[in-house]
Amino acid sequence: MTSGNLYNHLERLSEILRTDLRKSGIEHGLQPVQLEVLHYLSVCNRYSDTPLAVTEYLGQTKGTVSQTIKVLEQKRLLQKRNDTEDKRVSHLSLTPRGSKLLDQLVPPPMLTKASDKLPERTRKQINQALQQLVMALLQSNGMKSFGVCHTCRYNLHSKDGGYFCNLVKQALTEDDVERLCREHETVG
Amino acid sequence: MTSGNLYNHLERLSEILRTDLRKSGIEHGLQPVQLEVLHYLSVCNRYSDTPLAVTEYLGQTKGTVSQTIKVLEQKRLLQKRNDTEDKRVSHLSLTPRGSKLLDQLVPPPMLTKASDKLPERTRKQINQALQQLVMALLQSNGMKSFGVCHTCRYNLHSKDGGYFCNLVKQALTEDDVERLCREHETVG
DNA sequence: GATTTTTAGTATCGAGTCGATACATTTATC
DNA sequence: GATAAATGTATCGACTCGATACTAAAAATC
Repeated sequence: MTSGNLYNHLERLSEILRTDLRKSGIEHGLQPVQLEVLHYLSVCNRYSDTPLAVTEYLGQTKGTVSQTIKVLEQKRLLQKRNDTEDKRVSHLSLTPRGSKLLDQLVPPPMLTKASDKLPERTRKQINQALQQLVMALLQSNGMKSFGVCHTCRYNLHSKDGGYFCNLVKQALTEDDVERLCREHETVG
Repeated sequence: MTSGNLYNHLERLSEILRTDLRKSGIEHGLQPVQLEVLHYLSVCNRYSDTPLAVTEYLGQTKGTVSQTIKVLEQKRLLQKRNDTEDKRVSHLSLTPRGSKLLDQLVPPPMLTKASDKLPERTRKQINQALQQLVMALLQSNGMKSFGVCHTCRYNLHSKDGGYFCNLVKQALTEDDVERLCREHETVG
């Protein structure tokens, strides 16, 4: 019953946002999925900007994602570069054009408009509730959490205030630790 | 910034659920959108079970919805009946087959599983937060609220404890007032 | 009461999504 | 060195979805 109610709200939210995204995206020749890929690339870190990471994030097959990326590359919205160490993997990044376009469409004006009308306190509550729900969903289904370093068990604070990832064994910048990582594992 | 964060969570939630719905639906030959239509029909009232209402609910075009409905009818998951008064409109209802299938897939087991692991209090908070967000989204964008009679300004309580809709000028049953209505207008 | 407009819904088309399958190449394992 | 696993691409077919054009019934206008 409770999860049924939850689902009612979620489905409705989902559909409203997706429809809106489609409408605004279509004016620029972009599909919802393509915007999601661009958006992900704008918030992930340098270890998580590969086609495989996108695949895991979106939960689609690698073939499907490969196509999407190909289209976005042809549109000059993202660019692909080969990894210097592993010749199988490639890294994706937004072009200035892609970045600019994304800024116009995401977050959807519709959502911003609604969010702005809510009291600050309510907004925080909603935000927190959503975060909890995402975490619960990912955890109880054994999916990757794609969190930021702050909440990751691999993250070590060094004495000088810097950050160090104990998985990739490399120092991280202030910018790094605020981005989503495909290797993220919740502490505890 | 806040609405950006909000969007991050929502998009992730959306994509996870949609992918899951696709995966489980595909085993029964159903697309996400088709499940959404079936689900809507299971929660709407008798004034809101028309193709047009579905169109408004999903935010798609009537042509698109018409196709979806046609497929579902061919699969014997829903049935169409003509309105007795207005020959243009038709009413949709789930067949036993459709009802049974829907029960298996919605709400998604994935969500139920996650929801079950949360404390009751948290669950209620999340549920409430989502509801607020949906309302805010619909209100600030002038969309139909699709709420239940309890929160509708057309709903009148009669002295004997029954319900009466002042828009369609008809008495409503206990079952009626718990279903979504396309004519719903928030009180106040 | 006849004409026009609006409303509910259908038919068809083309661009695009997405999973499935098959494949190529590089790296890891034994 | 042979085999297995990992990363990514190519191609196919079923399906989505908006756009456009259409039918028929109801409502509005005159």
